[in-house]
Amino acid sequence: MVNWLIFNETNGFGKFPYLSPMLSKKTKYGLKALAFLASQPNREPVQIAEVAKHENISQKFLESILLTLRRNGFLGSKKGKGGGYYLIKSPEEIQMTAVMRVLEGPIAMVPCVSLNFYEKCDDCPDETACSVHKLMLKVRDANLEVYRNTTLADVIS
Amino acid sequence: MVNWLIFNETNGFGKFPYLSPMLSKKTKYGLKALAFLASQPNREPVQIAEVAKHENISQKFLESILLTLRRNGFLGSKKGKGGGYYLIKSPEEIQMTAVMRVLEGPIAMVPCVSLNFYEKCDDCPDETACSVHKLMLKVRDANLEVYRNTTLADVIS
DNA sequence: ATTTACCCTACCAATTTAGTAGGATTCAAA
DNA sequence: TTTGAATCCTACTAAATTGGTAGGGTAAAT
Repeated sequence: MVNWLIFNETNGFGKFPYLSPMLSKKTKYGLKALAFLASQPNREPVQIAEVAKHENISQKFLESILLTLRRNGFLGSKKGKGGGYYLIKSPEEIQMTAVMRVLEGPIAMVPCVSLNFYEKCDDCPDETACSVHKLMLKVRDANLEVYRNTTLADVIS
Repeated sequence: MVNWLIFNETNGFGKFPYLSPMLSKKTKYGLKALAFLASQPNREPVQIAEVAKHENISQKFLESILLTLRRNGFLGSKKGKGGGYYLIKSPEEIQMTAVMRVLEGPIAMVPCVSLNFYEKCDDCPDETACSVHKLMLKVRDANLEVYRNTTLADVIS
């Protein structure tokens, strides 16, 4: 009942569900690709096309994602026939913090609680008195806890 | 050094920081407004203009946010001279889960782990084997834990 | 030399965000 | 009962982001 009300309310912002803090497809696909490469029996190069097909991802889009992952030290690549992408590190060594930061951006939901990309809010005179700051600090810590204690090895089946 | 690399990489998606999971201004402002109203000595109506000025928020934008909060049972309002908005419940009774769901949307970052707005991913044949699902389930639980155990009273100074 | 497959840039449609504009409605006080 | 104060409500919009696509260039294996 309450859900119905929330779902159907007209609030001047359009229909409700799934506004802001959604995981991007980029991150989703990137993580799936990493998991797929990690679950390969050997570390032979796997072609983009194969990953794309197996995970139902647009090949061209995946291409740019894998490129990002290679540039950031997660993957190696080999060109030409028999080429493809392969994991550089072992899945146990790949923390979700690193994956999320590279694909999705900072863990924090507001810059004023970001560890690596701190920025002061220009509208907020006193951070220590800010309710948003207080709440988002807790959220950041909770998320960091999860991402730090989860490796690629933990999310493959 | 690593940050510099991440920050300045050109990855086909533009400059890096602050992509997706940012808190919207809507939620930020809404929470600040709630906190301001909660910190009033009495429960007399406070005008939009006063809230907007005190919290450095565009008045017109705040107007639509307060309207949403009223429609969802957080605030009462009074029209005409001496009118304004006021908290309906005590700050201790207002859970952050409720605030976030109304202002920001579902807590979960993907529909397939959402409690109230579950949806199956069309690209994912088996949820239990999905790495994204596994990770996002943990994240959802961690966030829920924070939001459930934090009330409006906890975030006012 | 040719085929394979990654590398790289540029472009684009749809959606969302963070508002603004302008008035309608309601209420209290003069 | 008029006037002004304040919320209520609809519609519009510029800028940014997302999730791609198009079209080649480059390196490596056969």
